Amino acid sequence: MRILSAAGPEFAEHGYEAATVRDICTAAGVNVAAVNYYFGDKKRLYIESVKHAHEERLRRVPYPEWPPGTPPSVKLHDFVENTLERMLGLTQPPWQVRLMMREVIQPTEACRELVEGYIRPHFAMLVAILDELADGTLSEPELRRVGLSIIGQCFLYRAAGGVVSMLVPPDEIEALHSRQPLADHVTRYALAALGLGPPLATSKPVHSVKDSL
Amino acid sequence: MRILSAAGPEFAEHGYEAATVRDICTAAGVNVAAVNYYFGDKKRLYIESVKHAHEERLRRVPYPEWPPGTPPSVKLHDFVENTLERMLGLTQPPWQVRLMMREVIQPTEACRELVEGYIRPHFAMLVAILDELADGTLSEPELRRVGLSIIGQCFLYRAAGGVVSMLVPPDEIEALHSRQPLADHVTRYALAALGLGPPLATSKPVHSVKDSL
DNA sequence: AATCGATTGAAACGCCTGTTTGACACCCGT
DNA sequence: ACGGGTGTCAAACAGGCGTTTCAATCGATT
Repeated sequence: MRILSAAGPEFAEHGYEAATVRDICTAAGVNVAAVNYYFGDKKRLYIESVKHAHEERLRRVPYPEWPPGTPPSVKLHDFVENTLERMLGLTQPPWQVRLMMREVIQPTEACRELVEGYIRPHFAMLVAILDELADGTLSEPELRRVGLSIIGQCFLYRAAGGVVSMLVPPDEIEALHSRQPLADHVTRYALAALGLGPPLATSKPVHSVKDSL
Repeated sequence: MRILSAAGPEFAEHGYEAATVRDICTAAGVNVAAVNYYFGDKKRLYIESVKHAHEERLRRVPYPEWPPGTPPSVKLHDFVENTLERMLGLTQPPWQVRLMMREVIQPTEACRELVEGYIRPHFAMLVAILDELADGTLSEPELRRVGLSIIGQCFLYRAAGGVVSMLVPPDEIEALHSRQPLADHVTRYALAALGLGPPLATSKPVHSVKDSL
């Protein structure tokens, strides 16, 4: 369906309310009546666009798979790299991610389906890796908190990449927008926090902060 | 100016393009012509609204201050708590933050002023605390990366709070949306990663991940 | 070849948008 | 007392919006 392919980028760029069906139809090379003929109204077209984007994104960047026996630390690094790949986009910031980001930041009706079909499995995979890493020493809520900490770091660069670029010196920008260095940092940070890697700083430890938090 | 107070929430809720000057003027109890009389056009009103929001937010939640000699780990915890307070809003999710979030996620002309006047000083404070914590053992780029990791975690809960709520069991939601437990977790995570606090997991360490990253 | 449902097309429908207009009330200094 | 800014107002402007209409066109089936 040509309309869906044209609607995605348009909604991603301008948002639901500001995107116009006329622009979408012009981009798709069809008449304005087509969207109402095939989708009923604009809202239904939008929901289908979100689903379409998420399906296409999943097809394009599949989840990583590992042979049995792969160390969980390697899995974590691969997972983070895969997540950043999916979010940052190896080549260009793809409109599918932009569209889904809009849903995440300002949830609409399409959001629940997005969470269940796309985000929850992704997050479950991360929690499983962390559980393997911690070797059962962390509770489920703790695993989730650590998982959210990792996702949050990936999320920042995707959602607020423009501001990040303004905050750091120009020669650092590229490293903060490329997959590899970011994945290295996030993984190293997580492993160090879990006590499974060398700490980032090598000062003398202060093992009590505000009555041990 | 009553128009500015009414324009803020309206822009925050619907975004620049979807917010209407008629709704703003109705909310402000003034005539539609007032906006053009005082601000020229809609775009100028928007820019002034963003500046107004940022100024008011800074006045409402000032930066934390510490007496000399305060341990940097305490400073970090206070800073994170202050940031979450400012982002999550102690009472209600304030429209000022929503408006600024929109700017961060989809930068417009108002964004640069926002970064220089509001975000950069905030971030510089964090980097200073981290430098004190690491006792000079981390380079500037490393400090910035760690700082962004911390901000990213706070950012996730503010920008994607709705999705987070869908991801975790209902009885965990409250803890992930309240200032204290979040600040505790983010601080503990950071201190552990820096080697300045107890690691979150207590498994045997694996001090090499993919040729030491 | 004729027929009929599916699809497309240009035009029009109200409605809403940002902006402008011109008349009306107000207050204040000479 | 009285012009002259100053602020407010309803009304109207042209243009864009989502949606509808209905005739024209296509393509497969009989």
